[in-house]
Amino acid sequence: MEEVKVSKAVISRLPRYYRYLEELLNNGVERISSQELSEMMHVTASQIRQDLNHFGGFGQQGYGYRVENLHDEIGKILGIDRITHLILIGAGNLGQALANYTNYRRRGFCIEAIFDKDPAKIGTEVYKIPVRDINELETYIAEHPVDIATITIPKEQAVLVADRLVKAGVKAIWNFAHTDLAVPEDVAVENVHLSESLMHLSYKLKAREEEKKR
Amino acid sequence: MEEVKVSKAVISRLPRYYRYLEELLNNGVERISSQELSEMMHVTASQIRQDLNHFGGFGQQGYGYRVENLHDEIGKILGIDRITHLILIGAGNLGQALANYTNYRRRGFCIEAIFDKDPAKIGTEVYKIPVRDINELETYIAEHPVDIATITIPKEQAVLVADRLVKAGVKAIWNFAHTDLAVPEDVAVENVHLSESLMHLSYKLKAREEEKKR
DNA sequence: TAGATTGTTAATCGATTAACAATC
DNA sequence: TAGATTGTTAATCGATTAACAATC
Repeated sequence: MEEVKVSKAVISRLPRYYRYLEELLNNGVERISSQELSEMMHVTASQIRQDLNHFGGFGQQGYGYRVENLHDEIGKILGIDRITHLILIGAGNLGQALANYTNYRRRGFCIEAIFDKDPAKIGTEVYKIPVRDINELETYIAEHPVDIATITIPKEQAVLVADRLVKAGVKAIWNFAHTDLAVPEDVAVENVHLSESLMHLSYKLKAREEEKKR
Repeated sequence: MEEVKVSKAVISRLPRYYRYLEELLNNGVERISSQELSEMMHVTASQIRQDLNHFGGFGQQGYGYRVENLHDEIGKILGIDRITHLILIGAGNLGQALANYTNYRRRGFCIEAIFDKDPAKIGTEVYKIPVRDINELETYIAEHPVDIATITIPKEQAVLVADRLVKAGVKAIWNFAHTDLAVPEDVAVENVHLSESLMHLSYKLKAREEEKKR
């Protein structure tokens, strides 16, 4: 039972903690102190303890944290202790890249259908996942569990499909289209704006060049 | 000539401003006030003005901002007013998806080579871009301008390739591997951790479900 | 028990918002 | 000129860091 309000900044750090704990777990490390973890991750030990305590005391004074326990607890907080059903909208390069991401499954993410409007693709399979007609979207959602819909189609169509997804009752959208989606409050959207990410990198590169000149 | 220190938070918002200004430009809008933009973008007008003034006064009292001018100025700040040479490491699904991103070119990003270790891929082309042997990486970099290297290979190899890139003099890495890269201070890294993004979405979905129960 | 390290409070730092004088 | 809207300062808010008592 977590606290009422946890800040966005804290949440955004949880997946990274999870990644490092998974690594430690794979390396057979049993316990870790906030100090050790802080050195690995290049964040302050204080922040780690503060972050984790938003969700309860996972550690033990004088000992530190049990890696497996902390890993599992963060997994629970992130909701990856259960099966999450995904569908992909768009069987293009990016959609295919995501379909092939076998690691997801390990964390409970199962991609169960891909939708496209291209007749040449409909009826084929991408990494064993059937490509369906986008017209069947609503029927499919009515008949199958869908937790997350991933959008990898151009922005104009993305906006229309997002509306259809919302109407069909989907509550989470992973959006790769280069646009913001307007959805009701009870629908979660996570944007992956690759072109913005690249521009950000361009800025950093330029800033470092200018630094050097001085 | 911008100010010495601009906060990370401000920088991370610039690409989104750029996207909205591009949209306005395409729609033939000539001027915009911080108030109007704030309503479109769902941020405060105060924040917009504060953000922009880190880089100089682009507006005009009583009038607002000229869309084209502001668009171009932000483009300059982001370093997309010039040609940026990219190479891709990894010709897998994700690498191909990025290679096919024609929109980049419009913003000065040119993908000029792809590297892979798979003999079946070496010598072929992906969207007109030649796939080269990863062994030729250093030779290629010595002979061609490379501003940004994109990494879309598994993490173990990614760490090794990143070291090679740094040694070869590359100053910016767009990293899609599921790991953090250790690089010198003068090398810029932008991470796109898709699995972390998906976990974040999983959290939001779960949080909304719990909200509803109450 | 003594030592180590957490959980948590208090202090600092930074970022956002509000307000308004400057000015086009 | 009068109205509008910026640029900028001050006030608020939130997040990070430091410190240390609690406790394993």
